[in-house]
Amino acid sequence: MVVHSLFAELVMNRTSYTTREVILLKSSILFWEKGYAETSMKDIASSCGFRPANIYNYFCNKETILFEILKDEMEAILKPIRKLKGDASINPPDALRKIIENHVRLTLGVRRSSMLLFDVGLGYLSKKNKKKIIQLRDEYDEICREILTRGIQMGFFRKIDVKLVAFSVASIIARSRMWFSPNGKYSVDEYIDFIYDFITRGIISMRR
Amino acid sequence: MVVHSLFAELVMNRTSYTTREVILLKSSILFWEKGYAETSMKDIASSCGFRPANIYNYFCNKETILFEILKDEMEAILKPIRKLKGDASINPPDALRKIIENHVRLTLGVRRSSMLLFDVGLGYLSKKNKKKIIQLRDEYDEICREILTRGIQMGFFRKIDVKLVAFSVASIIARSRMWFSPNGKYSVDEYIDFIYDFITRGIISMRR
DNA sequence: TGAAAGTGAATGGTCGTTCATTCATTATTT
DNA sequence: AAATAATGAATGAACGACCATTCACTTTCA
Repeated sequence: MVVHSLFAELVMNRTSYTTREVILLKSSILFWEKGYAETSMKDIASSCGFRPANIYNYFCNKETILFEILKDEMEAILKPIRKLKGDASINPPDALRKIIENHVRLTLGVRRSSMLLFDVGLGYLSKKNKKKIIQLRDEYDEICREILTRGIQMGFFRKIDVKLVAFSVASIIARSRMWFSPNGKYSVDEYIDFIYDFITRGIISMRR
Repeated sequence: MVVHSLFAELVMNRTSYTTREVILLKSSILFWEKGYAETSMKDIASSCGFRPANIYNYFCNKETILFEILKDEMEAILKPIRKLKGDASINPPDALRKIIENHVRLTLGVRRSSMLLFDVGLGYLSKKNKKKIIQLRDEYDEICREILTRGIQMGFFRKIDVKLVAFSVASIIARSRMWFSPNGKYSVDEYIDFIYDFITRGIISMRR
């Protein structure tokens, strides 16, 4: 079962939510669909079934809601791959595949239309909050780089700039939110296969 | 000489601009730096050296400015590669490299910070204008697909979904706007080399 | 003189946020 | 058990700020 990253551990086996959780859940949907600036407190409130003023009983301002969403989402992406770092018992290619699989599943698992909240949303955060999110993103990059570097040392991967590779992979996945359709030609699993294949083998033919 | 895509043919050998052109130029910079919604008519006007009301002597509204910018930018990306389509005299790998080179140069040529105007901006356009921009984007995709398909037929590339490849390549390039620094480790030329290499050969080593 | 360029003031709207207040529920005290 | 106090949830009204846009006007300049 695939669930929206933000509340992965929360959604399971739950039938009721606190108001705070409802606000986060609804805001997350709206932010992803319409964008942060284009979502008003009125939008959030009415999608929760009450008036804007009530939101301030649970969050001190709009930015805090965005921050909580981005933080939770980033944590959800990070959590399952933290253990991969420095684990010599796992093959770098397998580890890379796990990272891709996890990221794609969380990105496309529950469909939200086309907004790049994660790229754009950082701009609306305070310096302090922005720093915290970027720290998490850096940790993600670090894990990717470690896997890639080890893969090069072990001869699985050729010598290539691991930082650029990590950026490129993340870009492909992040932006697939914009066009991927669960009813389209490919399933999420097939898309994971494509990405891993594309990244590892490239597009060139060996038959010449 | 590398110039900002939007006014590629305009900036060359010009010392004076019409007010209309100044507005487009300044707006483009602001939109890329701060985002469309976050840029006010006051911002645009004061960066042009006059008052907001005067803008309406040249453009009927804010959206039209955005539309003109996106259209010009897309045209600039498209123009140099239109001739590649259906040209049997050029090798598909060379054609692909030309597409990448052109796109990267226009994307990173004149540095604008971190906003993904092109992805996000579509949401602010009217249906009619949105359709026009998407038509241009589709033409770009079509050219990429044609090159890739021909490359497969000729045995240069292995059998792979050309649509997904085109999306992936565009994603890598578009998102490099967010992190690429002209003062950083790599020059634009080196970055073009990396992308072409990464896309064609992948990361896997042949030595195992 | 007349068109083009530019302006200040005003309009109607939306936004995030604050605040005093209501109401039902829960906890505490008598 | 009854009376009282405290609390959390929710509200309507209002605030100040900013927004895109309009319009009647002055200025500029050919």
